[in-house]
Amino acid sequence: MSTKLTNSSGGIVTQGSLGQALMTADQWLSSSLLHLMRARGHEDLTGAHLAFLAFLECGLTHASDVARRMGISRQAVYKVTRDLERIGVLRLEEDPQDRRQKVIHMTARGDRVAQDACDSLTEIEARLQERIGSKSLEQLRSALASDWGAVLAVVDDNLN
Amino acid sequence: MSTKLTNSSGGIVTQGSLGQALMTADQWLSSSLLHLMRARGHEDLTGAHLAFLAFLECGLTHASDVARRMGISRQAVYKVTRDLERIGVLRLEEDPQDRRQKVIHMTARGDRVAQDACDSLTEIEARLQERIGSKSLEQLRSALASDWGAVLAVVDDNLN
DNA sequence: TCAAATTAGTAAACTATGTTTACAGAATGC
DNA sequence: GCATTCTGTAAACATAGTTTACTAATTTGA
Repeated sequence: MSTKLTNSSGGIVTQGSLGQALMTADQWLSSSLLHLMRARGHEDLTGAHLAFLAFLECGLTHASDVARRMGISRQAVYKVTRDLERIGVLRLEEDPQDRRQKVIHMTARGDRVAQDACDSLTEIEARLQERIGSKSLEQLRSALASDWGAVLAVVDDNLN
Repeated sequence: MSTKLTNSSGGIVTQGSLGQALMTADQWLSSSLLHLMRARGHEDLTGAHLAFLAFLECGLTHASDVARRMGISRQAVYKVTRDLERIGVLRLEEDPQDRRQKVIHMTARGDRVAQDACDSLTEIEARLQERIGSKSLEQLRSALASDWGAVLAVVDDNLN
């Protein structure tokens, strides 16, 4: 594999390694989480399931809220919701406050999934720290603590 | 939309906002780039095309190298390569050194695409800096400068 | 040196994950 | 009250990737 980094035509990476690195980092974290969850017996969970659950654990209880936070359609979120209901991770109940909506509740298995995901992420971050160092990890964490929701909203307004 | 962040069952986000934030940041950057490129007239380019081109601009000239760097199958990369050849962004030539391989060359349009992508990323990073501040942007850049390729390799060895 | 193993490209079937379009019922804003 | 906007739902479609399978070229090693 070539490791040459110079570039004859002044290309994307010259200033763009940010996007490339974000993509690689995201992919690394997602696939590591999936592998560790499968090793813990959750072989029926997919990447989309885990991404959804991460946003659920923000305290969101309605599918449409999750969809907005994730920046994808509520139809896509609802496919995942139905999946997770079918394999017994969550349960949908009528919302007495708003009869259009359904409230998402975790089942007993759902709580185990959340705990295992939490443990897996701890393991992943430890491994990441070994590789990139605690300083880089802390910088990454603090830089990413920004309000990306607001950034996304601006994109939607100005670029779409 | 709820903004509650506490979590009754000690869920994923407690330590896991890293993954969630990485996902959101990556998504934000990718979709912004796609929108800006389309605004510049490249309406036939997809997200997969741009991701591929970003890795190409590292100096890689062979599809299989790109596949390894991206962490996806060479079949997936080859679909993108054929696409980009068809719409006149690049050109494949026989490699005299190794007759199994083909060397990827940029066309005139390919060079324009690379330049427009470069300009778009400059614009995106400026907008990002307005939102998260120059300090966070620099932290992000330096933390992500780590050797993710090596991190990925470790994952493949230990988790697969 | 020559057979075995590996690697590049190719192709097709399949899978995962999302969008778009469309609709009905419930809630909201004048 | 009535138009608008939201909810969930469903189906058709798009996109991006994997898996399996094959041929040809190169590399490895006994």
